[in-house]
Amino acid sequence: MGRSPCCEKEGLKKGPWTSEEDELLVKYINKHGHGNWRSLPKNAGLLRCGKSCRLRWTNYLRPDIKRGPFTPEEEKLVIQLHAILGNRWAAIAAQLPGRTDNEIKNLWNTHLRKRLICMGLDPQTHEPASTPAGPSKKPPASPSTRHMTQWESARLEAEARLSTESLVCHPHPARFLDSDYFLRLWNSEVGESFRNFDMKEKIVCQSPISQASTSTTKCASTSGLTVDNRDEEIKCKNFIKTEVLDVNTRSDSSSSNEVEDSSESALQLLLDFPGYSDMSFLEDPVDNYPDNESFFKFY
DNA sequence: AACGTGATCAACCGCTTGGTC
DNA sequence: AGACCAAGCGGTTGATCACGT
Repeated sequence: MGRSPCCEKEGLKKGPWTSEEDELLVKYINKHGHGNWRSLPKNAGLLRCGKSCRLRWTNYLRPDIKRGPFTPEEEKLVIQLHAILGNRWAAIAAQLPGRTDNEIKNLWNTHLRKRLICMGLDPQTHEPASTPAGPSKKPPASPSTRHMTQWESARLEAEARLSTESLVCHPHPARFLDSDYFLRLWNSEVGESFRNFDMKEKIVCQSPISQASTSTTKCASTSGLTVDNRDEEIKCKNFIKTEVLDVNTRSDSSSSNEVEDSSESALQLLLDFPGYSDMSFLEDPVDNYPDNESFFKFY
């Protein structure tokens, strides 16, 4: 039995909102809060379904919404976060105050995705698009892939370190549960694969962009991130994506403030990762990209 | 000026998730 | 345990605008 549509009631209005409707909604929410969205339209005197009201409020009318074009810094952040989080627009929006998931999704689909495609990159994986050579031929680990692995490794390490620190400093039960999660992760098969990479060597790899072309080769050979290890790398990557990055959303809001801080610290650590700081290509129009060189420079 | 085309973005649709009973 | 419901989320659509011919 399928779910009945939320707007099945006849007589409910659809389509663009009028300024009068906006005013009614804002007035009502300012006075009473949104409460139950389903009952809101009736109480506010609107001929809309609750879902439509919620969307209008969260995407447009909310007072903390930042309107206007995205700055290059915001675009840079969106690209960085997309490389880590994929199409999780709400999670990305959470890192950009005043921006909505819808807005970010639109930015991605209309601008950033095309920009990556123009540069010969797969907008989903942020790796060079596959060549006509065929799927059987395993492409060499790209600088971007290697960089992704480094980030994620760094994140995993940071999470593990922060959780250990938090255990020592704040051993109360609610915190222990979340911290324990990372410790278990650290002690798991994935943590083992991660530890097999020589972190000291990895740090050597975190060299400035200008060295990218030479250091990545060194990275691949010294850190264990060779093509042969790509399965491990992918396993690790997927696990982190599905398990580690989901912890924020799983944590309940009442006990997760400090954990959230830790995750934010780890995220910041990733965003500060050398090699992902030069996003100057964002300021150039697409037509100015003669080849992939400028892009790889930034990776 | 009229038309066609592509870009943009607000809004919708339907699936998923999480809470409650 | 599972049914039900509200809310959240991501994909998609379609109206509108901008620009080129």
